[in-house]
Amino acid sequence: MKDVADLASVGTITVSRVLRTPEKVSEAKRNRVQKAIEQLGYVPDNTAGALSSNKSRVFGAIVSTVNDSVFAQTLDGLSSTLRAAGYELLLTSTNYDPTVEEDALRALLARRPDGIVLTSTSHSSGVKNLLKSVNIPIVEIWQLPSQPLDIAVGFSNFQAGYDMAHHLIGKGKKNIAFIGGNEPGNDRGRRRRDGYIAALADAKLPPIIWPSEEQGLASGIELGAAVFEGCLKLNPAINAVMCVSDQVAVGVICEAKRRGVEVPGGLIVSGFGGFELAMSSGFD
Amino acid sequence: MKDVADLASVGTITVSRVLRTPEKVSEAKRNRVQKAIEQLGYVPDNTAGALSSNKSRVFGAIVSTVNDSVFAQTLDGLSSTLRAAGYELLLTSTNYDPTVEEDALRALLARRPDGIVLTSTSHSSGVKNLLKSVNIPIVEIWQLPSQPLDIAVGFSNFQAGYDMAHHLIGKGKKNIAFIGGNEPGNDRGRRRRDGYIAALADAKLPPIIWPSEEQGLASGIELGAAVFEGCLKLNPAINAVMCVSDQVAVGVICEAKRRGVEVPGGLIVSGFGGFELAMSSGFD
DNA sequence: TCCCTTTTTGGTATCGATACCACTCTTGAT
DNA sequence: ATCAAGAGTGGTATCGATACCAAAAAGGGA
Repeated sequence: MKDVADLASVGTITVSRVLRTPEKVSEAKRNRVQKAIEQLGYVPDNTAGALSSNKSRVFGAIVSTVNDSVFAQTLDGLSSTLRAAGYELLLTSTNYDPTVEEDALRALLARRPDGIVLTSTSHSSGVKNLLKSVNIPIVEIWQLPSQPLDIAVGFSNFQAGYDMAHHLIGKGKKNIAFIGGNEPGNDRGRRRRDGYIAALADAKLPPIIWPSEEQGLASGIELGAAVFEGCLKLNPAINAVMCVSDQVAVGVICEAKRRGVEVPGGLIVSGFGGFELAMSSGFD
Repeated sequence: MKDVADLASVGTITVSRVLRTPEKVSEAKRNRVQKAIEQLGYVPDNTAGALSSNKSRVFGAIVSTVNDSVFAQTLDGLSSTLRAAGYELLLTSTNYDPTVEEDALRALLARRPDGIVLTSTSHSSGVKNLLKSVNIPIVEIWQLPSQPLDIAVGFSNFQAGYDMAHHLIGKGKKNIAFIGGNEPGNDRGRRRRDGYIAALADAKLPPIIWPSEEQGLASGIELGAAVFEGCLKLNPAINAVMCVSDQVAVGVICEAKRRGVEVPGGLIVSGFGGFELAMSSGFD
């Protein structure tokens, strides 16, 4: 920065102003400085700026997984929007392991972010204390927490599950099964299932839930196929299936087709997530 | 840090050493310092550390999109591995817009990362110059570039396309179509298609490629269905389809099933990406 | 016991930017 | 012509850690 200032015959502070608040510098000096910057290939050092200004221009994000269509789309959007505003995104993935969250948060806070985005809403007390002790915006997204820490953007998974079940009941379906929602660390799926249970209770219908302890299955799709089979054992007259996610729904649809069941003629299948596959024709 | 040092009756430098190189501090002082850290809830400031040590302990990543299963898995893994080693991941998504890359890189370099991960391999000259001027590891992943900038981890997409086509030819298939690979900014798909073309040329077979200018289609799945239809017009005897991605492959399989074509009995379909859906039973 | 090597510890300068304050130079009103 | 208000500019201290060097303490052999 000193080199640039010398070359442009200005003070270092003026160079700083050209980069941060160009409108406060006279046009003549601004042009001189900008030419010097290009000529020297100067790239400012934001770590130093962060230290002196106490503003890092960095946002931290802790997500359970990047490998989930809804989160991925959110991250793509976050990254673009933040960069346009001069911010960067510091990403941490917990891989659905809640014990990692506190460590990850501590590491994140050491970077002094100007804000934090979280996708999980059940936090350990250590995490809550850390978040309370820092004085920056905390944004919880996707799952609307009952007691937001600060800012919350999202929707109620419980309500989503309730509304979907209610909708199916309104369509005259009486044997509605729910598949998934037991994944450890993923409370959003559980909430959707709770909504489903509540809606069926309100309509005085029995829920159909096969104890899905098939934790060995790698993918949601396989889980869908396996658990759907279990549900049929509980009640062969099932005519609607709500799935915790679109992946699981695909598994159910495949299994149904294999058994010669028409979808959605003989069986209505719903998923969750707006996954590309689910929105495509062929899986109505 | 000064507070911690005072409380533990040591110098600030000793506190720093407890955090970075604990083995170089006597056990007594180490314990005193650690107790003081907990008592005060001290969270170190890595931005300051980065400034003085010239090591940011941050890695930058520029990806074309997060919303792609292979990239997402890579990011999940990167994030976990880096955090375990005391590093953080600074993520930038270009959304497949190559013009964004230089700006994104400049912003990234302003954070003085200790290394950079790139998923694209065709870079503008501005990008190349920037990368050359910094003295940190550059890692190009997924697509093996012909002229690596520094470190490259991945495989040849051309070879992958070639090998897959070669494999199908060996199985006696003579009418092999290729779908996709025209997406702007995604040169990996194009390379796979080039490999396919080369393999067919070596076997003296004509390639079947429908001009896939259906850019209006939102998703790969829809593209697969639409373009597959076009390919059938070119050659109704198609008995194998190579798809640029698993998403596209799903579209083709759906369209084939709708037309009553058995998969893989009457038609072999291949995808790319190891996408969960593709690996699940039901789409062999 | 003394001297030498090795380990442990602390003081001070420094990294590169911005905050804060003080100063100069316009500009326009009186 | 004089003064006040405001824009533009620069000097210096500072942010919070680590590098570097020097000094103190701890062992180890003669």
